[in-house]
Amino acid sequence: MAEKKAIADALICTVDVVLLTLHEQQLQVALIEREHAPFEGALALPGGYVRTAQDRSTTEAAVRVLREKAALASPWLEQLGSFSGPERDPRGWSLSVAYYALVPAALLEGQPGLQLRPVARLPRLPFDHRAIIEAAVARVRTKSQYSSLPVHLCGETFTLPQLQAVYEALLGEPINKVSFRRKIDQLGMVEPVEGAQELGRANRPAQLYRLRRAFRQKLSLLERGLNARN
Amino acid sequence: MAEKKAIADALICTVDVVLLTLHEQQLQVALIEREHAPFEGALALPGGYVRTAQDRSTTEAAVRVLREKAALASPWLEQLGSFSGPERDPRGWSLSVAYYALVPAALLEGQPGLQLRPVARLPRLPFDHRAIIEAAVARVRTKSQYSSLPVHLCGETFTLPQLQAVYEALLGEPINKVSFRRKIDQLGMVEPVEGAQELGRANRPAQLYRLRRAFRQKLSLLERGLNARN
DNA sequence: GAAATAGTGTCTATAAGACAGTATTTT
DNA sequence: AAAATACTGTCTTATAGACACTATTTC
Repeated sequence: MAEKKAIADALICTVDVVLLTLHEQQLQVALIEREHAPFEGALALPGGYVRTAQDRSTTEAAVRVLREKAALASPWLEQLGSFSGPERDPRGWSLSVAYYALVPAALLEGQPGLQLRPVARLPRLPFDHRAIIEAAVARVRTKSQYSSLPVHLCGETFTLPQLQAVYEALLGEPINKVSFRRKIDQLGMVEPVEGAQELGRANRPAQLYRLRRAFRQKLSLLERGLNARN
Repeated sequence: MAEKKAIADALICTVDVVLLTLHEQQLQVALIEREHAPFEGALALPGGYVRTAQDRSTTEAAVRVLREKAALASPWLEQLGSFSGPERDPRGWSLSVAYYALVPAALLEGQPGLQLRPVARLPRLPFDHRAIIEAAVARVRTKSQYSSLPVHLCGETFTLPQLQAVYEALLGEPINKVSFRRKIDQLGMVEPVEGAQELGRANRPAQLYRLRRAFRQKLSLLERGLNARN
């Protein structure tokens, strides 16, 4: 017993990253033109082979992909799940571990290789990239209902009205202002930047906030969720 | 450009299933003795190689593992995530796609190969199986707060007091009976079995319920969660 | 000071939880 | 009829949402 049979079937193993941002009040996904076959030249998710000599996990492979293809250092990054099968890649039976990343739109500007597309109107995509993006969007929307996840779409500092607009764009419906502020307060994820306000507009300036250190790497969760509606 | 380099690094690709059930009011995981090296004879999660000739996805591989190793046909099964790295398996860089399954305890009885262990007191386990189980348990507990997931730990029919006890065992705290029934009503996942009651005990018999057809394959979700406490 | 939006106080509506009552079985 | 637990009605408390008022800026 325990003979050494064929140790494992050959199988293509990749990572793909659904890089999401908020641009023009819409959730958008960053796509790049593929440099190699198959589907050379087509718009697709940034991705690549897992390199066992280099990557100490698929998460590290995803971090590497983001660094190499989108020049991003440490955005919010979480595993979404695996997508596998004999048909999804013309090269053969393949498995892709998909991740999603959230970044402020400003970090993607001036990167000619990256093309933003609204997730509500996706172009034709190779492999099962459409299904992967849709799964990522569903995950992000669900998590936005009861967590601090959306702050990772904001920049270093932001106002509460801006943060509320981000939540509203993700949830697709208006949120009651008073309730929203009570929830943000409960989440305890942000702190005011003392003396910093967003000036320059013809109205009362808004207080600037930033994400607390403790929430850079982890999420804050609500027991009851943000019950949208106004 | 697009030269055919080494198409992909060799890499061990497996699936592991965290098979959970409720036994003696405790969440327990089913482990089996490994038949082959490495860790031959040790208790571990049921798992196996992804067989590209046979399995049309990693989900199908997990279904096959459950059938072959636990004689289970179609329990609740969901992907948990992937676990990967050079160190987790002594054979080399490996990736395991982990799944979790929920079954009524009755389906596991009389299977000498399966050993139940409370997730609160796990034995020493090979690979990163402890971390995988802990991730599965965390996922199941979180989902139990706002979904119909726990019904899959009940048998074909069950009473509301039984279902409440399942939720309480998972959440680890008592739930208000009136609120619980209101929530179950909102979820709309169960229907009474006409004329069927659980008799035989020295008290008023409880109405038997069953999961509605529409919820066999999908979950019902609450907007506000089951806010435990009594 | 008019316009515009930020931020807050407070009332109302809805949902959760406590409690106690009635219901129905076995012994 | 006593014991036990199922089920339900209803009051109380907590949370969410509506609304309006004050605050602070630019023009």
